[in-house]
Amino acid sequence: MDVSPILDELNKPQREAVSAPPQPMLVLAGAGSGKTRVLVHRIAWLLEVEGISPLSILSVTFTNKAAAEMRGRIQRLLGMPVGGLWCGTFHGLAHRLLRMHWREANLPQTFQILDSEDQIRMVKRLLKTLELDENRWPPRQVAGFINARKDEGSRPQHLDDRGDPAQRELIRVYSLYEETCQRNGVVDFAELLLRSLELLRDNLELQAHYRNRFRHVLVDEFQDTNALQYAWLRLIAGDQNPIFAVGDDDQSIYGWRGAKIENIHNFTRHYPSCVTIRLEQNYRSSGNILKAANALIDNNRGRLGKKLWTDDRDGEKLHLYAAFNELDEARYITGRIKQWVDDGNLRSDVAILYRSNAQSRVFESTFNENRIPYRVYGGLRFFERAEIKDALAYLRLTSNLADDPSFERIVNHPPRGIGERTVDMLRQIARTERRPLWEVAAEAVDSGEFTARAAGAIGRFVHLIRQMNEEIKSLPLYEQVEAVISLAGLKEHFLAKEKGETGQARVDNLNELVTAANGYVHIQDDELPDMDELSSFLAHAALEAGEGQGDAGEDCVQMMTLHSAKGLEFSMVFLCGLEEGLFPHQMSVNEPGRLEEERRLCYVGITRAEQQLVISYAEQRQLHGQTRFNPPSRFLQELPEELVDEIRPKVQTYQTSYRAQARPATNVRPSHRPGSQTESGFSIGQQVSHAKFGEGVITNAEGAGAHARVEVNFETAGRKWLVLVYASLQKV
DNA sequence: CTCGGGCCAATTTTT
DNA sequence: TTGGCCCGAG
Repeated sequence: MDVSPILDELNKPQREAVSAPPQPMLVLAGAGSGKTRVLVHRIAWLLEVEGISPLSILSVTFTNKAAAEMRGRIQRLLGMPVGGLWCGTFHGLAHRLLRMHWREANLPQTFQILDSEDQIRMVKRLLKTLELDENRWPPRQVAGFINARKDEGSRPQHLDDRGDPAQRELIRVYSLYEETCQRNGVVDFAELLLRSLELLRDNLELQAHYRNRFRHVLVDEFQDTNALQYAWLRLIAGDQNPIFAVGDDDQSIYGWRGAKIENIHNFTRHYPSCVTIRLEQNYRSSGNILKAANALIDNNRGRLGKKLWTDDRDGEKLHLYAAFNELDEARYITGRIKQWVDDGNLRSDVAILYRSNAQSRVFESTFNENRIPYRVYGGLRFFERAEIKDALAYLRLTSNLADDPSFERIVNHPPRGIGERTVDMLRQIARTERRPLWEVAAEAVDSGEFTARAAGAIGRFVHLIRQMNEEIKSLPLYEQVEAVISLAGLKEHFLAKEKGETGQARVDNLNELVTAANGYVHIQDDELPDMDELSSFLAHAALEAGEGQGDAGEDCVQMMTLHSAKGLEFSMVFLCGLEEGLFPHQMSVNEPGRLEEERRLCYVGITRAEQQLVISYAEQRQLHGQTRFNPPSRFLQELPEELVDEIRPKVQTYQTSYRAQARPATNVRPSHRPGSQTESGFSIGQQVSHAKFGEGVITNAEGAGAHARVEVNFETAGRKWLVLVYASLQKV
C-alpha cells in the first residue's frame, strides 16, 4: 500500500497522530498547527490503509462549517466522495439518529426542531399558564435553566429543589415545558442530544448496533464539549472503540455556555491507554506573534502545556497604540488600513477583533466616513429572520399539525382578526383537553363557543392551512415554499406594514428563501428512506441557520468578536479595546477561572494574526453613555516588552506607558503633582507658543497619556485648556 | 392591531 | 448611548 499521499507533507507529530494504531488518542493541536489536516488525514488513513469501512467512522464537529470543510477535504484527499461516513455536528448527528429511530425515541415521525427563539416563546407562554411573573422569571433565564439541566443530562424528575422555592418553580416550568414539547412533537437543540443519548443508553439493542458499527470516533474542538456531548461520545464509543480527540485547552473559550475544559484535562485519566500528541509547530504566524502568544498564555495555571514555534522568521513586532478615546482608536486603525491597502494588500486580509459587539459601532461609522468597505460578522442569520421564520412556520404546520409553536406564530400573522382573546380561548381548550391547538381550532368553527366573528376568522385560517396542505402536496420543494408564501400573503403584508427599505428587504429575503429551496439538494439517504424533501429542508433550516449577510463579493475589512474569530486567520489583525473592564471583561475579573478564559480569548485573538498584529486601547471610552477611564488591560503587561513597539500619539506625557500602571485593576487616575514635569518636557511655568493663540505660559495640567491637557495663559488670547495631542505646542 | 413614549439593562454564541 | 420591551392610547 502506498501511503505517501496520506503521510507526505505531514510533520513528525502529525504523522504520528495520523498513523497511530487504534487506541484512544488526544491530539493537542495548537493554533495554526494543522488540526483539521490531521483529522482529515487520519480518516483517510483509516479508510485507505487500515481498510476501515466508511460506515464504521463517526466524525463529530461543533459547527456546520467545520463539518462541511472536513467532508470536502476528505473527498479532495481521496479524490472521491465518501458515502456512508457519518461526519457532522453533534446536533446534526443526534438529529439523524432520532429521525432513524423516532419510534424507539418516542417521537412522532414528523417531529420538528425548536430553535432558541422558538424555545423562549414557548417558555414565555408556559410562564403565563403557570401565572409566573415574567419580571421575576425572565424567560431567557428560565430557558437557560432548562438547557443547562439538559446539558448535564438531568430531567425534571432527577432534580431536587432542596427546599429552595425558586428552584422548585424552575423545575415545575421545566416539567411542563417537557410535557408540552412532547405533545407538540417538537424538540429543542439540547433535547436532540439528550434524547439520542437516552435512546442509546436505554435501548441495548441499538446501543450494541451502533457500538458495533462505529469502530472509530473522532472529535474536533474537544475542549468545547459540554458534559452531555462528552457523555454522548463515550456512550457511542463504549469501552472498545477508541476516541480520537483533537483540541486545544488553551483555546477553550466557551466555558460560559457549559463547555467543560475538564473534559480535555481529564481525558487521559478516563482512558489510561490514551496516547497524547502535541502539535506545536505553527504554520500561520511569524515568530514574534507566537512568542507573544506563548508568553501570555503562560500566565494560566493547570494547562496541559504547549509551546508554539515556527520555522518562519520573527517578522514584525507587535504594535501597540494608546488611543485617546475610542474615536481616536478607530481613526488610527482607519489610517493603518488605508496604508495597508495603498501598499497593495486586500482589505479582506484585515480583521478587527473586539471583545463585545457594541465596540463595532465606532468602527462602522468611521469606516463609513472614510468609505472603507467592511463586513460585520454576527447578528441575525438568514433562517433566523422573522419573515423567513414566518414562512417556515406555515410549512412546519402543514407538515406537523400538532406543532403548536408554529401555530402560535402564524395564527394571526398576517393579521386576520384572531386576537389574543380568541387565541387564549383556543389555548385553554387545548390545554384542558391535552390536544394540539390546530385540532381545537378546526373544531372551534362549529362548536358555537366562539362569537360569529371569531369563528369566521378561525374558519378562514383553518381553511387556509388545509388549502396549503392540499395545494402543495404534489409540488416540488421550491414551489411549495412559493405557494405557501403567496397563499399566506406574507409579501403583501410586509410591504404594507413596513414601507420603504425594510419591507422590501423582507420581500427580497422571502424570494431568497424560494431560491434557497430551489437550490436545496435533498440527498436521498439510504438510512432515512422516509424523510421527504420538505421535512429535510425544514430540519436543515433549523440546524443550519445560514450565513449572516450575503457576501457582496466586495473586498471588505472583516469585523467580529474574538469568539467568532476562533478558527480564522488574517494577515493583519487589529485587537482593540485592551482595557481593564472591557477586556478582560468586568464580569470575569473576579473569578480566577473566568479570568483565565479571558486570557485564552486574548490568546485566540493574538494567534489569528499571520504577519502583523496591532493592539490598541483607549484611555477614555464612552460606555453606556458614560465616559469611562479604564487602565490598560493587564494582558498588555504580560507581553514581553521586546516584542512590542509602542506607538504613542505625538506627545509623551508623564504616564510613561501602559507598563507604568502597577495595579491595573484600580480605576484611579494619577493626579497631577504641581511642578512635576511631563514626559513631553512640558511643565507648569513653561513658556510655550501656539500656532493660533501665540505665546503664553502653562499654568495648570491634568490628565495623562493622549488625554493630557494643559492650561495656558496666553498673552493675547487669555486662559485656555488645550489637549496636548492636538495643540502641538512649542517650547519657547 | 399598531404606534409611540417611557423605562431598564447593558459579554461572549452554536446548534 | 442604544436597543428591547411593555403598556396605554387611538
